[in-house]
Amino acid sequence: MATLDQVGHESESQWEGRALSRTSKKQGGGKLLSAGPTMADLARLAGLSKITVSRALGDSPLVNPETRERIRELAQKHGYKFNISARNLRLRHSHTVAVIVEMKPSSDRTMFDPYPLGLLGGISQELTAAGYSVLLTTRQGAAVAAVQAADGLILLGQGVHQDAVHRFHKLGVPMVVWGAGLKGDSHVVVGSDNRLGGAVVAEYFFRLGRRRPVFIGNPSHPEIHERLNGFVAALGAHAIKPLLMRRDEFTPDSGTGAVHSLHARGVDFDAIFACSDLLAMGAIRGIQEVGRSVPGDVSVVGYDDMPLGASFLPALSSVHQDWQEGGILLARKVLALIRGESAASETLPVSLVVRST
Amino acid sequence: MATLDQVGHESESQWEGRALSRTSKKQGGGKLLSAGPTMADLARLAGLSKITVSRALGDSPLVNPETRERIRELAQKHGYKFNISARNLRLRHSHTVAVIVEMKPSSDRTMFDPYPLGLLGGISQELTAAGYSVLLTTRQGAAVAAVQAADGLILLGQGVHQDAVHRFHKLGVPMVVWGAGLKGDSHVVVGSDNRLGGAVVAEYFFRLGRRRPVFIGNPSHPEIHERLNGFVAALGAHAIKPLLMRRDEFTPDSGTGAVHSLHARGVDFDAIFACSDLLAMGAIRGIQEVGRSVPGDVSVVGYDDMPLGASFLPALSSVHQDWQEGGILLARKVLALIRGESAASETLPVSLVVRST
DNA sequence: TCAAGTCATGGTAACGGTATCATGTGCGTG
DNA sequence: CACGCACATGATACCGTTACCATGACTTGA
Repeated sequence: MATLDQVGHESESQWEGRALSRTSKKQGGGKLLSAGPTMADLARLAGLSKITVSRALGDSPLVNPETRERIRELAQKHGYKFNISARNLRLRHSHTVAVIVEMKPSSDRTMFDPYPLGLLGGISQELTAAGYSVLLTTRQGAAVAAVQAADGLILLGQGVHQDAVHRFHKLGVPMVVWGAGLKGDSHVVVGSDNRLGGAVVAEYFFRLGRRRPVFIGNPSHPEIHERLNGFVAALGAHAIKPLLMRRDEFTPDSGTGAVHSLHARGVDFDAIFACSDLLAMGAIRGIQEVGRSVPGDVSVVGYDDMPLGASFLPALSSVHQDWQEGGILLARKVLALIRGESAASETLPVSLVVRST
Repeated sequence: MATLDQVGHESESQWEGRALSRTSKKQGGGKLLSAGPTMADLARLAGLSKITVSRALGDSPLVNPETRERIRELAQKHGYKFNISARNLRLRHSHTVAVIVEMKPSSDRTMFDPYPLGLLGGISQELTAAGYSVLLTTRQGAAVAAVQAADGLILLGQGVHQDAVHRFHKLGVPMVVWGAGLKGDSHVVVGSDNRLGGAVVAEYFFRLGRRRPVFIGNPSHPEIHERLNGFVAALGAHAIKPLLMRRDEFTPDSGTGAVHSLHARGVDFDAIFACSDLLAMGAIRGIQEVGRSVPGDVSVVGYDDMPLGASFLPALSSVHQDWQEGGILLARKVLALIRGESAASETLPVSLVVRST
C-alpha cells in the first residue's frame, strides 16, 4: 500500500524546519520544530492541494501520471516521511497484527528452539508484504494498549491453554492460533498434521517389516497426543499394537534412559518413534549401549527434523515440518479474517525424511 | 504509561453505537458505526470534559481521585478502548521500536537457532514494560513505512554488514546494533564479550596443562574473529601459539572433518576450542574415531552452551552467554537514545561452563 | 476583607492524513 | 450549440487524543 521505498535513498536536501512555510493562524512565531515535511508542505511546494499529494503518493489512478511523478520526486527530495498514525487514525484501524508468544519459563524450551523462529519468519514475511506491521509480545505484555488496538491476533506456543485462548478471544479481534486443533474449537487453528506424522512413521515401520514398535514421548501435550493417535491408528490397521513409553523430558538423556528401561524390563522391540529428535538421538545411543544396532536391529525415527539430526551419526530419520510455511499460513488466515472473509482451521502436511536410521 | 489492563475483564455492557449520543454537527443521521466509545463519549456519560477523561485515564495528579475512579469504572463498563494512533499522532512519536532481523537464507542458520529467540524475548520484555511496542521485521520488510516511523531501531543478525548499518543509520533514528563492535564504529553496539570468551577458554586450557591447542571455526565472522583474538592473545601471554583450523560450516560433520584432517596431517594437539557447540560435538566424535579420548587425551570446549550440549555424552563444556540479558541491554540502550540520553557500546560478560570435556 | 494561591475542570486548537462531495476543464456527439 | 461525460483537482470535515491557556471555587494569611 503506502509503502515508500525510501531506505537507502539519501534525501538531497534537508528540510529546513516548519515554522516559515506553515500557514500558522495564530502563532507567527519562531519555534522551529525539527519535524519533517507533511503532505500539506509538499502540496504548497508543488502548488497543489494536500489531497492530490495524498492520492499521488497512494498510487491513485485519479491523478495525472506526470503530477504523480512530480510529487514523488518532491517527496524524495525533501525527505518526506509518511505518518502512519495519522492514516490509521483516519482509517480507524491499526494495520497491525499482534503476535503473542508464550514463552515457557525455560524448562523444555529445548524442544521448541527451531520452531518459533521459523514461524515468526513466515508470519513476518507475509504480513509485511500485505502492508501490515507485526507487533511482537509475550504473554505478559499482552495487556498493553497496543495489543488491544491490533487488527488481528496470532497466538503462538505449545499447547496454548484454552483459558488463554478465551481470554484473548474476548478482545473481539480476529484471532488465529498455532497448535493442535481440538474438535470443539470455535477459533481458527493452524498446525502441522501431527496425526499424519504419526501415521507416516507407522507405515514406514510396517513396510520395513517392523512389528514391535515403541512410541516415546509425553502425550499430555495435545500435539504429541495427536502423533500418538495417528501412530496407533495406522498400526492398528495392520493389527499391530505399539508400546507407549512415557517420557516427560525431551532431552537425549531421557531417550537413553527410556531405552535402558525397556531393555531392563526385557521388552522386545524393533522400532522406536520418538516425538522429538533429541529424544531419538538419545535413544539411539541407548540402543548402542545395550549392544544392539541402528538400523540393523532397531529402526528409529524422530520428530522436527532438526538440522543437527542430519549430521548425527547415524543420520537420523525424522518427520519434517515446514515452519515457515506454517507462519505464512497463519498470516494468511488472520488477513482473511480481518478482511471479513471466513477462514477454516487447517493442518499442514508433514513429510518423513528417511536417512540412515 | 497508558496501559489499560483490560485483558480478561469482560465489559459488562455493550456499547450501543455512536450516532445517537454524538454531537454531530451536520448529520443527524442513523448510520451506526460499530466502533467503541471515545473519551468524548465517556466525558458526556460522566458529565465531564474529554480532557478530564484523558487525564483520569492517564493517571494525572490533576484530577480528583474520586473522579478518576468514576471514569475508570465507566471506561471499564463500556468497553472503552484507548486509541493509540490518535495519541501517537498528537504526541508526534510512534512509541515503537523496530527490530530488524537479518535472516540468512538458511545455510548456517543452525548456529543461531537459540540466539535470536532469547534476544527477542529480552527485547520484548524490556520494551513492553517501558510502554513501547516491538515491531518485528526482516530486512526485506524494512522499507515499509511503519519501520521508518519507529522511534528507534534494533539491528539483529550475525556480522551485520556495515553497509546495512549505514543504510539504516540514514533514517536518522536512534539505532542499536547487536554484534561485535569494531573500534571505529559510530553507532552503539551491544554484544557478548567474544574476546573474553576466547581468553577464558585459553586460561582453562592452560590450567589443565594443555600446550598444543587448536581453534576451529570461521574467523571471517567479526564475532568469531574476536574469539580467536582473545584466545590467541591469552595463550600468547603464556608463550603458547595455537593452531587455526579454518572451517566455514558450523555443523557436527564439519567438526568431525576438521579433526580427521588434523589427524591425517599428523598434527599433534591436546585441546580444541570450537566456536560452536555443534562443531565441538562433531570434533569429539572425530577424536573418538581416530582412537583418542575426551577429555583424557584432548580437552574440548564449544561455544553458545546449547541445551543439547549439556546432555551430550560426554557432557560438553562450553562458553555461555545470556541472550536474554543481551536483549534487555539492547532495549535499554535504544530507550536511552530515544530519551535523548547518550549510550555507549557495551559488551556482556560470558562464562565458561565446565562439564566433562 | 481581600490578594494570592491551591485545586479541579474546561474550551479550543492542533497532530497529519483521507472520504465525501464539489468544481472546472476539454471533448465527442446528436 | 447544448448536453453529457471523463478527467484532474480542490474545499471541507472529520478520525480521537493531548498541550496550552483559561476559569471558577475554595482555602489561606495578613
